[in-house]
Amino acid sequence: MELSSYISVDCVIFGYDGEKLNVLLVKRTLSEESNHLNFEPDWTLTGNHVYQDETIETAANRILFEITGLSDIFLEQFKTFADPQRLLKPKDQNWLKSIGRNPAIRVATIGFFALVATQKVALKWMGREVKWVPVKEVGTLGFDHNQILEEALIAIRQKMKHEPIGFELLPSKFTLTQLQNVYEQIFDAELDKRNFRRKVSRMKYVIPLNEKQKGVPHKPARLYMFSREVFDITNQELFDFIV
Amino acid sequence: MELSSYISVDCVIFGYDGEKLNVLLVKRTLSEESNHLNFEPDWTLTGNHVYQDETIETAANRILFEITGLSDIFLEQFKTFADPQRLLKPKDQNWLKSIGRNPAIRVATIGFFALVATQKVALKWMGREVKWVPVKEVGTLGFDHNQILEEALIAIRQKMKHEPIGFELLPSKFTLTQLQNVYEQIFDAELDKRNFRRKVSRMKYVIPLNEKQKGVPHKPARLYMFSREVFDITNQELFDFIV
DNA sequence: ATATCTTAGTGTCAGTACAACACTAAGTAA
DNA sequence: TTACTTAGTGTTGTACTGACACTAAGATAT
Repeated sequence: MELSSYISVDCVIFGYDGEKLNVLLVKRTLSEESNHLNFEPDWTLTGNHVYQDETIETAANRILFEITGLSDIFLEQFKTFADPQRLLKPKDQNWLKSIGRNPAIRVATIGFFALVATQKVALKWMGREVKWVPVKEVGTLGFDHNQILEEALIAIRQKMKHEPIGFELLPSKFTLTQLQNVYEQIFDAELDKRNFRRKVSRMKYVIPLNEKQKGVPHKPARLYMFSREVFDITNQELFDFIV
Repeated sequence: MELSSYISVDCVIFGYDGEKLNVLLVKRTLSEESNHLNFEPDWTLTGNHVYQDETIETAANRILFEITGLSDIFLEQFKTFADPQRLLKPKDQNWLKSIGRNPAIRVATIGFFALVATQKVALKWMGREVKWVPVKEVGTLGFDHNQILEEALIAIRQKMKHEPIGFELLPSKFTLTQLQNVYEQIFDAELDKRNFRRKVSRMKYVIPLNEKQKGVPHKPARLYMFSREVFDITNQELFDFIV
């Protein structure tokens, strides 16, 4: 009657390539011997089971480390997906069988989103091909991963309204145009340049450097950095609400 | 190596008694025959295991229905707690044994918060005593439930900034003073009466009725209602952010 | 060297929301 | 009739917002 099940984590890994917001996907194919099933390869988010003695955060960080080689990545749990139907589509069942899992066992997965400032990732992860895809161009994913991605986007937008996390997608020195573009991509909205800069200039933790962009074929922009210290000191919790 | 575990839900049920924000707790005692362990009774949140074929939302709603008799309660998942250590305190282990569970099995629990507009709840749930406790007066709870409660409060405050959920704690007709008090309790802040009322008056979905409070020994206040319909139509997504 | 191209960077004005603040009005109870 | 309690209201100064267009700086091409 009560539920014994597997627990997994799925990481929705976001990156920014200077132009668009991307999400990291891994290819899903059948192993050679199972391929009589005529399985059309597709893509999924990066997920894995949680080991017996590790926390879910550790499991998520493990995935991130394996793919990026980095271990201090911004990472946050956003929602858990545990519908008993979530892995029952025939294609998903076939794939689970092919990798030797019992496809009848329910799997609850905890969704995490991660923001990474690098584009450099492993070419393969667990033997599976890895690629960045612009969020707006993601097609049909395996399992319930389209739903998980949608929820991750909602969570990240929500988070972004209250926490200075846009910087997590940028190198430590960045231009205001880059920063603005990150916000535009994530909120899927155009922002006014002057108003944006005025707003940023009030936030003392975005600090101008005496340094300029190099190697651009036009007027080079000033570089800025984000100071977590200054943020922690000066930030007085934007307190507004609707009723 | 991989984790086979139980999945449970814990509901942080909030209520408002006209004065304070309360949370519903259930008493934890040992059954007669186990009581040689000298177990000091304490309190926990309302939680239960998820059945094999039900969704976690169904499991959470089941708890709410059993306790309140209501089935359309505001309910939302906020965080999952799956630390392998979370149930390993001796007291928790003893209790788990006493009710016949294998205390070595890891339990991941999905935290939900619920807002109920009634104070009327079952006196007992699953044979356990039930009571409302003001959130600020909650002592040490069983398991990791203090942590879960803390996170629930953070989540509800966050949610409240963007969604009109204060009404879920009030009867369908309410006064502005009651509404203001709900916000003050949850945000743990004092609000200016005139400024609050000006703000509410801009929100067209808080609708004044031609009806007044009855039975109060002072000037009776006008009653208002919340219209979800009007909210859905008029609400243009308060869009502000920090960088 | 000059012209062209591209992005960087800046200020004003009108409108809206905010915080801070104190008194009168309406009903009940004694 | 008086006392008590909570309801209900308006103004002013300040801060932020959205809308909006031009000059500056550097690289490249001729």
